Amino acid sequence: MKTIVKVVNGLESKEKMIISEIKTLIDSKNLEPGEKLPSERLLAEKIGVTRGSIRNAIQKLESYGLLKSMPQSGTFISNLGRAALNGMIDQILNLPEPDFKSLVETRIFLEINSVRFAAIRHSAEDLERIEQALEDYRTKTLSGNESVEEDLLFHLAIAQASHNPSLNQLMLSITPQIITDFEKYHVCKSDMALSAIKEHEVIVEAIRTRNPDQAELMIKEHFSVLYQYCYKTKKQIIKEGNN
Amino acid sequence: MKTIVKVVNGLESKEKMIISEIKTLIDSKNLEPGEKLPSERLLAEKIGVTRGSIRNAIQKLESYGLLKSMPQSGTFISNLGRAALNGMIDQILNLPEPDFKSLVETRIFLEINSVRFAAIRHSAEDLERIEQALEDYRTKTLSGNESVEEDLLFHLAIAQASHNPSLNQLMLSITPQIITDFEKYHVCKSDMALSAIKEHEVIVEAIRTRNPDQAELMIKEHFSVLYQYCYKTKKQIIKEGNN
DNA sequence: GATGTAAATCTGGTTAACCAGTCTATTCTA
DNA sequence: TAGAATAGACTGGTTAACCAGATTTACATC
Repeated sequence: MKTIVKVVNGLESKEKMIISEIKTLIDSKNLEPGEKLPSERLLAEKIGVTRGSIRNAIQKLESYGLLKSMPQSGTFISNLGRAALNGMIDQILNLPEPDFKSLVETRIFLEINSVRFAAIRHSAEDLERIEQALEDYRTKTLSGNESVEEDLLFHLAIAQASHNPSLNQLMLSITPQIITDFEKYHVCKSDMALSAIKEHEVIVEAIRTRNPDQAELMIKEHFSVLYQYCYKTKKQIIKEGNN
Repeated sequence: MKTIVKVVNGLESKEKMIISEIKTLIDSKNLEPGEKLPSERLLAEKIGVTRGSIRNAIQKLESYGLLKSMPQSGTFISNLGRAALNGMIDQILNLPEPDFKSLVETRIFLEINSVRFAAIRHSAEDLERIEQALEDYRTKTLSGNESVEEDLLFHLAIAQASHNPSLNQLMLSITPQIITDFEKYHVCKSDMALSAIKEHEVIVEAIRTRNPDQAELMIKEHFSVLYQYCYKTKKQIIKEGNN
């Protein structure tokens, strides 16, 4: 027999259920910030699932900073109070699956900030890496090959030059997913590759001259197709939001 | 005997080593996108660690969309080519630990976009939630209590109203960590709570009247203290970046 | 030789026993 | 009675055996 498990925003339904149970348990026991959660074994028994499932759920909540497991001691509730905890868990459980459009939209403003910070803060070494990435992209494109990878690496080099590790990490998590979806959605036409070289060049120039405003403008230009792609659907979302 | 394991940006040194080994293995075997990785058991033996460690490393790479494990079948390399794969793994391994300032800086532009989208797209239900969050914050503050939690929930309500699940998720991951660090760094003075109510009110007003520009202005105003906090250090980073 | 089939092997995922510290309750001592 | 010592239960983490399904292999059949 084959059991199909639905996976939404990285949470399968079982995990959701467990997280929800943990939440009600924290509520019913009036556990305060810093207090200890019941042991994994106890939770497993009480909720009626295996200990492994409990561990997964705890790990998920830990990744949001809501819990903290201490080896050989216990799992503790973070400093956030119960109100924040409840609110956050509710939002996590109800978070819709990130769709392609929201990813693209998010990527755009991440890129904008990325390139701005890069223009302001890049080191000589950063610039060298960016120019190398541009060169790789150029040669690959001019030789008529696919250059999606080199494009990705170019943008990631800029993110690295932003000297904002947090932003850099967000770019690293979001961009690859978009890239792999690109072909599927046919957003990018192949004849755009040549003009994209020029666009990349002016972006690098803006970074080199430490002109964040110009850099922002050029990256917006570079993403104009994606931008329109978002905007087209934005109206629709507005309409939906109005009812 | 107690072995201390250094943890940097969520990757302990052992995990880093394993990821690095996997990378060189993919390189040396000339594995193409879509091809299958050697089995976990084989990797474990070859690298000389336990299978559990291998699983952790794979899971990490999976979270970045570089690998994809299929039950009872194998772990596959994503559609990204080897160049992108190598570049991304390098960046992941060298990613500096996100410091408080970079988190704050990132939060600010996440909030800016969040409030802009909320102003454009919020539903009646969203607005209701935001106003409720504001009310909770007001009563808690006016009664002289700590209201950090209610502040957090207010901002998360706005993120939810942005109707961008991707952005919403980033906000959920980044904000709590900042909140818990707040007291440590003494960024927020307690006498600001009262004026913060007013600031929250004008933000809500801008959202209600669907004025994204005004909303952005008001949220910037709201974060001006944090903004200065960032700016003060930005100069320093620029200087560092110039050498 | 091509093809369908069954058995053996190999896969990632799961489970339960085990481990090394931590915490607690009891006992022993001054 | 107060405090230190200790034994035992309890903690999250780790390991190795196990599972069910996928995949490959070998073989019988035509």
